[in-house]
Amino acid sequence: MSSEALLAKVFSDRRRDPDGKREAILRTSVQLFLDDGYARTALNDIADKLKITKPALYHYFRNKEEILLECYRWGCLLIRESLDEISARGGTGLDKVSAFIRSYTEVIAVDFGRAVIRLDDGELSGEAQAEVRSYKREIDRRLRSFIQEGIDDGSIAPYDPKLAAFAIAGALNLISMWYQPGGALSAEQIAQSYAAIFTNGLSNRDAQYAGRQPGPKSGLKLVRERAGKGRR
Amino acid sequence: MSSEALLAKVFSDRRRDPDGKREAILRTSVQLFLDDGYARTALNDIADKLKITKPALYHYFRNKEEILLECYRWGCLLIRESLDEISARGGTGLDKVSAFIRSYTEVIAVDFGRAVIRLDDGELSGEAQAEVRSYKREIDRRLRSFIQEGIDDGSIAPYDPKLAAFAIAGALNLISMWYQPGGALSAEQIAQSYAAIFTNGLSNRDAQYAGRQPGPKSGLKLVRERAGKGRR
Amino acid sequence: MSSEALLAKVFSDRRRDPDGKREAILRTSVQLFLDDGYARTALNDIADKLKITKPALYHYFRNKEEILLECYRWGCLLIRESLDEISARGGTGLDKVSAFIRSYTEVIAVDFGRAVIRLDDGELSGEAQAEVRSYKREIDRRLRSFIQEGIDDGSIAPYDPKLAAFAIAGALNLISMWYQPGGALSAEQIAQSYAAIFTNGLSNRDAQYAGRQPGPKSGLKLVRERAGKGRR
Amino acid sequence: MSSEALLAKVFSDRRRDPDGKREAILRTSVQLFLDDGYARTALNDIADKLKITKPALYHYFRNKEEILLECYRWGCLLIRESLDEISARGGTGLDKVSAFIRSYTEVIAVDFGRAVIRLDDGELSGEAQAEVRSYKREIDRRLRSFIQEGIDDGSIAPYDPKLAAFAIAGALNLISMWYQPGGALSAEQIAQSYAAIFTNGLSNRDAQYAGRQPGPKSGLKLVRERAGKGRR
DNA sequence: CATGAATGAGAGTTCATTCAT
DNA sequence: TATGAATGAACTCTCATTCAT
Repeated sequence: MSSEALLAKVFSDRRRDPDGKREAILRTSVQLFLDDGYARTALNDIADKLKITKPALYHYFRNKEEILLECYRWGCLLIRESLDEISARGGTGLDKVSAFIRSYTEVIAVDFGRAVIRLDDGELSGEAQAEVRSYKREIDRRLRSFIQEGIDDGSIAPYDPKLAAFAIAGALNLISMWYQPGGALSAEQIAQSYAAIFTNGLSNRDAQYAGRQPGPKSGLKLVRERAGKGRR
Repeated sequence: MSSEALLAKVFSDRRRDPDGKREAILRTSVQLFLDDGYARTALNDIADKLKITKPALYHYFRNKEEILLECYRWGCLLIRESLDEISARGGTGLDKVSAFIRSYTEVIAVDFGRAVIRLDDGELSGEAQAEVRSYKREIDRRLRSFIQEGIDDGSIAPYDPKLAAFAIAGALNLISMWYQPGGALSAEQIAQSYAAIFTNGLSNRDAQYAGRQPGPKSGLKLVRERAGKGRR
Repeated sequence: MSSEALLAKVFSDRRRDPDGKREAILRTSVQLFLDDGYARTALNDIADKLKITKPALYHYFRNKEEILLECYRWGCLLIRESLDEISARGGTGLDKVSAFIRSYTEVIAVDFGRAVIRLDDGELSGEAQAEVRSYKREIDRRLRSFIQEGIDDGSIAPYDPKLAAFAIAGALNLISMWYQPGGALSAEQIAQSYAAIFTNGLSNRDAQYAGRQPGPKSGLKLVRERAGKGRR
Repeated sequence: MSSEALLAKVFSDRRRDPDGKREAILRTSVQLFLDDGYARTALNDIADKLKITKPALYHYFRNKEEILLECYRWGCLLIRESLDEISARGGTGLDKVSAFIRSYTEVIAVDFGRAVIRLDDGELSGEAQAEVRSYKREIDRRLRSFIQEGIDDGSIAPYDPKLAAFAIAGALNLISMWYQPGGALSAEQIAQSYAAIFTNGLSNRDAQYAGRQPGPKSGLKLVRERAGKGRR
């Protein structure tokens, strides 16, 4: 089955799951997986939280691994949708990278998105692991392609796209470790700051040339203006 | 002789070098923990690799958790030593952040260093977890203090130090996921690129103002020159 | 059908009678605990005897300690019921002590009763031990109160109630070591003799005063008559 | 080897143990066995307390069981010596029973004596268990013979000697459970009270006939006077 | 459908005992 | 003699999975 077909399955399953029980299991599972880790979450924990019995889970999923796999699929679908949207929207490579950062923070605000990043796909074995890793590779590949576009259109300095992509992805991943929906910083605020850091760098160049100290929150907008200018 | 065989060899002599044996256990354990995860690594796996029996491990460690904890301690010590050195060396805040990036990539090149980042401290319970988390917090705190120094001395733009530190740490952490000693990219190369990305940002500003396209590898040096100038 | 087979039989039906199964586990366990000691009884021994598997035990009890604790609870309940009955029945303190001796021998004839006395509550840890010891203290306290009543109403000579209670309890406890249901002596016979020994003492006083030699079995009745007289 | 020869071995071993190390091991072991139980006492506990290593124990004893066995032998020897003395001293059967009670409380004041009573000989297997049980049977036999003597000479009422012996032994055994050398009650005090209880019984006969209320502590003396009288 | 019950496989841990120096 | 090291066997307990109602 192709990668797209597999992800589409999430929706077809939803159609076959009018009660939403399957979905409820996934939502509960992903919460527990994120809180306690996949290995330390017993099926009983999931069943208890849902007030059903353990074997009932086996009516909706073949085994524990499938639950995890479906969580991954769901999360990867979210990310892919973001990427599609960014690709469709256009702009310079740097614009797309900025958009990527923003939408990634939004994805991370959803349990399934956070799961893709935080959960250890080493728990999956064989085929399932390969599937998830292919999703992840695809995400990485598309981020790199944004960077490459930026290098090509002159909006991004000619770094090694692989390393640049890792830097961005890594920075975003760490968010998933401490981000709590409803915490001190909103996803939007985080996205703003990250976009500024990655576009402008830490170095206080503005101060050197102009004595200005732009607040970090204005960083993203600034870059966009400049980038826009640069292309005219 | 393979690395495994070398580690196992120390156990062939019954009496000699108990510290070496303890270390061999740790080295073997951390490898397995990194490869398979802590939970999926059975004590028997460790023992088998060392060609000893499972209970023999209990001569050197009280339980499995202590093995993990010692791995963390070792790795955290490495990191702390790096931080001490950076603090001692002086320079602007931006210099220190650059130095942090470089030494972190070196730390990550060591199994114990990588373990600090990749292993899930949720496996530890109670006291041990608290200990490890306090180490991690200290590392974070010191990175933030470098950033704050840079903001104060004008070498770093006034970002939120917390978010900037997360961005850097996260980017570096992701390295630990795919970095393989002896792989295509050396720790030094990675450090160079990361330092450039974080100091200059992705935005191709040089092109805008001067038409120059500095290679990413010269980025760090460039920044230092500039930063040096800025302070005169 | 043997007793063992009877206990195992309840597990042959998969669904029915969960309480019966729990009870069967307790009955089998207490037998083994009494025969081999708690520590030397493996859960596998219990499971084997019931023709189930070891983990099945964990459907009914949280752990091995809980099995032991429930045995204690059952036995202590038996004893407490006896004590309640004796208290309700009334009579002199000496009457109550005699009744205590009699009912204790009956309690000891039941496995759970014997367990309270013979099993080492040092195997229990913390809370469970405290619980059992509080039961035992209560039993001791009530026996002492019977003795004190007897001293107050003149039916019992003014011994130290603590020591007298220990003497009686100890004598009865030893029975639990060698008593086998269906052995040479019935619980009733033992009770009669013990009651006589403790009420009249070993000293052959009757011979001194009257030359009579009452058989030990009439001892208890004799005392009651006398005690009755004494109170008129 | 005969029972006597085995017990004599204790002394011959002492001769071969000029440092007293063997004896020190036994003294430490018996303490731990009494405190924690045989099964819960690890050889390491014994070794640690003696500040020697575990294998060193194997220079003095073949295995853990032998340590326990030697503790039993030592304690049984103490009891046997008491019994020999009582037999030699003469007197009525009741005198001997009284003396037995007294010397038993003294034996119990010694760790090895307490061990005979409290430790579970079920821990011993096969031959060793048989040996210890033969000692115990001998003690029981000799106590019964005192009672039988008393019945024959008219000093003791004609109870079943077996049951009477159990009553006495059981009462004394319970002492070993709570007796602490240096506690509130001295061995002598306990012996006095027990002798009174068993000779006179609980029943307040004196009050019935004479209105006197002899204190329990005078009981023993009283009996002896009477018994003395009875024989003239 | 849903479930209470049961299981097989495997985990970490303990410990008496022995090996090898 | 004495010991640090090592082991084998056994234990309790967990858990994903399946049976049978």
